[in-house]
Amino acid sequence: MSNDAPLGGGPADSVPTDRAPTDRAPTDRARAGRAHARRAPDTFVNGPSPIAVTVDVVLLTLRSGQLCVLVTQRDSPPFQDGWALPGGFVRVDEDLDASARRQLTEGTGVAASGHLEQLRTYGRPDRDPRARVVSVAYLALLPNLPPPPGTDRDGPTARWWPVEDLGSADGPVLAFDHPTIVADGVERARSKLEYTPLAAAFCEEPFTLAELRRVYEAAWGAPLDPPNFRRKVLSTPGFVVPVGARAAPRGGGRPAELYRRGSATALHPPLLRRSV
Amino acid sequence: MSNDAPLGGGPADSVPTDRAPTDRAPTDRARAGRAHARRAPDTFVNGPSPIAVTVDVVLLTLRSGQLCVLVTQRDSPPFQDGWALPGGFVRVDEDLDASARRQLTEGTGVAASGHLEQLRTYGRPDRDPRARVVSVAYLALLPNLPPPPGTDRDGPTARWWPVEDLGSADGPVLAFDHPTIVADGVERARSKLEYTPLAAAFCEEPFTLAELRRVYEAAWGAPLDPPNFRRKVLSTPGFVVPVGARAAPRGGGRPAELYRRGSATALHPPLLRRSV
DNA sequence: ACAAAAGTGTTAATTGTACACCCATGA
DNA sequence: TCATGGGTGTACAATTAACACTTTTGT
Repeated sequence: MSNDAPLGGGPADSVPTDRAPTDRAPTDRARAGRAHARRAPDTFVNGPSPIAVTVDVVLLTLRSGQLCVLVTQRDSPPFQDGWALPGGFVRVDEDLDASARRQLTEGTGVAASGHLEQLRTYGRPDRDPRARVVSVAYLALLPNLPPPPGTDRDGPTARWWPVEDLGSADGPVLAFDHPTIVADGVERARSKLEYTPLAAAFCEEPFTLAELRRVYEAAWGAPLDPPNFRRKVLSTPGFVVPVGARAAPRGGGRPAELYRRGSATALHPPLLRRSV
Repeated sequence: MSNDAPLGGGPADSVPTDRAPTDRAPTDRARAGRAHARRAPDTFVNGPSPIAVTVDVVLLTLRSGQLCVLVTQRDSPPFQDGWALPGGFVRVDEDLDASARRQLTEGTGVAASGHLEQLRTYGRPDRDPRARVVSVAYLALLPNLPPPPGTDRDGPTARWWPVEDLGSADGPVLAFDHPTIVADGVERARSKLEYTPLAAAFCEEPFTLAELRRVYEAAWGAPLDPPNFRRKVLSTPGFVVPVGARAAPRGGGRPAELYRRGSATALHPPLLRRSV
């Protein structure tokens, strides 16, 4: 550290002490308002501006063949009764990745395991009507979770929503710029299936190749040829490794071989969806 | 964010007023220190923490067949006399993208035209020894600029540095976590060449296919077969559009046809580098 | 005429696609 | 033994890669 740039003079107790972003606490009263009144004048041109930093998480999973996103219900304005991504303020000594895992665990009870990657940062000045908030969005991928998280709490309700329903009339009303964030997250997941072994993050280990294939089919909305898919996956070193056992047969059909995630981080060549 | 939660009541002037991580302004005086003294205790658990938000820009261009990054010299600690990416604080009413363009123009005199995209956000708590600073990094691509920007100023000096030299002993000492940011930016550029028409962002319009090909060769460090490259580019709709003229012949060889950037945003199928 | 760079043609190898067919299990 | 899904084989199409060859310029 150094003296170069003197940190501001304000004492610690003069900084904002307001409530969390994922405020669903009953004490959440509206003190917010007047965000613009707090916005910095030109005196901040050469120094830091009062901008809050939050993390929002797009958690995707596969539920009965559908790609679903986890959202929590809001209980206060703005967007009261609407749905929002799990998220909240970043603590001053907390790494961004760690904050994302914490938001998931604290806000929804979802285990913080599984794939987590930074998605993108959203910072339009008007994205939150109350204040200037910059949000670092994360993308999390998990296998289907036995209990739909959060539904048994009396606090804010969490639920899975199929991503297909997001634009439609019977879909949820997403708060803030969360429609954009979710859309970006879904598109990131879809395209990363092409050139990374990420599809396995949706599968509980050990998994069959059919389960892995259904991830692609759900994400891309198109069927894949099972024989060709099998060859493709097995010919990519480190995509999956055989576990040496077979799945328990269920309801007819030959039992499938079991695999777990391999060590590969990229697919060469990629497994391209036939789009354009 | 997005999540609700009234932002705290702290007055604007109580937030940090420290300098940016990339601070190189002459008015950069030392007013303080003790960053940790301001770090939030548990009282901030549910509210916004005093975190500064900055933007750093990885500006890449092609100079005499080498991929180069723009860096500016620091004139104060930490990392005094080291090199840093152009960047600075985000203003409270300023969009992140707009801030990135401003940092480029103000800090280095580089025209804010050309390709600009968000790269990733860096927020390790210890990335700046003076205070908690979260930096949204951007990636900018420009054609070779006639004047090496910033070399004639008496303020901080800016210069291009070949990305090949970055790890070596005769390369620059990059401040903060800027080595990581530059590496991520270069890798992003290299991989986006594969599946987007982004290479054209490095070319002054109108350009020849040979110039476009040299972008790939410089970025990937391997020669490409000119006939096959030509067919590939021309068979991708919207990658480039012919201008209907020929370049002025220079020093032997048939004059090349001229093209400009097309409207395509993706390459189907991609133009893969033969790696692995 | 020669060198150099642009551009065209052709072929072999590789990869992707479609689909017929066999295997193992439950009913 | 039939239905169902897993797994293998194979032929054809599409794409890529390698390189010979022609065109157009400067010297």
